[in-house]
Amino acid sequence: MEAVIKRDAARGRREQTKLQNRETILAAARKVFSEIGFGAATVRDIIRATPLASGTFYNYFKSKEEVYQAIRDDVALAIRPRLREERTRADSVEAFISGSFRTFFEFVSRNREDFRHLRHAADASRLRIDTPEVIAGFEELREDLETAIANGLFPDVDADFLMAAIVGVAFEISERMLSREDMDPAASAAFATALFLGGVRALPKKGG
Amino acid sequence: MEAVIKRDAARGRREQTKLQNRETILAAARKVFSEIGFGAATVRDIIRATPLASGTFYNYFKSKEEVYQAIRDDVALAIRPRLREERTRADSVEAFISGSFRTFFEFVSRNREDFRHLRHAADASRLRIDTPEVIAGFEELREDLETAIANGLFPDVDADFLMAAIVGVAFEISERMLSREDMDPAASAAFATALFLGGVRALPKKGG
DNA sequence: CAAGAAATTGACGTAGTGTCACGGCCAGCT
DNA sequence: AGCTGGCCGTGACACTACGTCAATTTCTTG
Repeated sequence: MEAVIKRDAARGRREQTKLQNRETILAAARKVFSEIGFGAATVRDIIRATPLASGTFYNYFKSKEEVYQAIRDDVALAIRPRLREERTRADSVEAFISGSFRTFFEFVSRNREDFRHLRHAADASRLRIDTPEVIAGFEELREDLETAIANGLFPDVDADFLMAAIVGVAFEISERMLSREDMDPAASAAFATALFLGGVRALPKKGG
Repeated sequence: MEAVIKRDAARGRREQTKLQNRETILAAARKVFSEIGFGAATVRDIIRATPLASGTFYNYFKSKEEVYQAIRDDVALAIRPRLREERTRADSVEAFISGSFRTFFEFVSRNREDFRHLRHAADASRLRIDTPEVIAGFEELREDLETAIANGLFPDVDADFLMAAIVGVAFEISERMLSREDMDPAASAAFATALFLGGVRALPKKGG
């Protein structure tokens, strides 16, 4: 009994430390990125914001890019299932579009820190990095659009372009929303939804 | 006479070299960025692709970011006047939207190398950097939209959001267009135009 | 042509990178 | 509990990039 418990607890010890180290590094990286920007940050900056040694960092990540990717991917993996469910449940274009935008903009406004675009150190450039999991989310949207088209929910338009348009509007309007004092996800979603509901009808059909 | 010519030619010598060095650096940077990616590139890589010394680089640019910005800004400054003219000439929503997208997508397809998104060295992330001149182009579009609204050309919608939506669709569809074998700027423009022509009518009015 | 101005050069001090031999600590067995 | 093998954290190390600056070359001007 006690032996078993002990063994489990003991086995857990190593794993636990590993998880904790990973989280420590990620937390430090978030802090450093938000304080001095992704471009200016170095692996050493991240380590220094941590009680760990430099070598330890490389047991977990290959570079600061990989750390960033882990953070961004976590965010993507958190929202993708919700978006997917919203789209799967949709029984009309209106539900599909409106549900997607509402879910997305609400998520963005609740996680504004993670979506604030990283800036380079000195200049005024805007930086956007789409990690593989984010891109996979785009592909998921395209698949769902193709399914919706096959089911006759959507007219037979170019699913790839439509996906791109939705993604572009979602990200770019998020940016503007976040820069406003009175962030209003509902109004943002209403805008984007109206645009697409009106627009989809007018889109060129592939068949014709 | 000859003195004057000599003087002019001589005075020109410095300026000429300066311009040429700048171009040499920019050309080397384009090459390096496209070969190993912006993220992996170092200032030294750029210098090595050049007959110049490392110190010379810093007479022209502060960092690789600044080089990138110069390249990107050149592109932005090349297309902005064309877009602005297209919008100023427009006497209908249709002309405004359609002219903008056609001009943009044609420009993109003629300059595909400059628009191909830079990738980080190893991972599959997509990177987009909007430099100040690019952002200024966004603001220009917003101003033109506001003017068009004031003139009754457009309905009284949120110009900031509409600008964001147009920008998002333009960039994201460009990306898809460039990834297709049979790049078709006209079809891309037709898609985006239809979306907005249909959508703008449905957009929520600010007054109401 | 002389002398000053301007720009180039590359070595230098500083700092970040990724690696690896070492050693401590946990897991599993007796 | 005690022993032992191996996992993993550690930080010094060799290497490379950074940005600067005194020396030097090249252009300009009177």
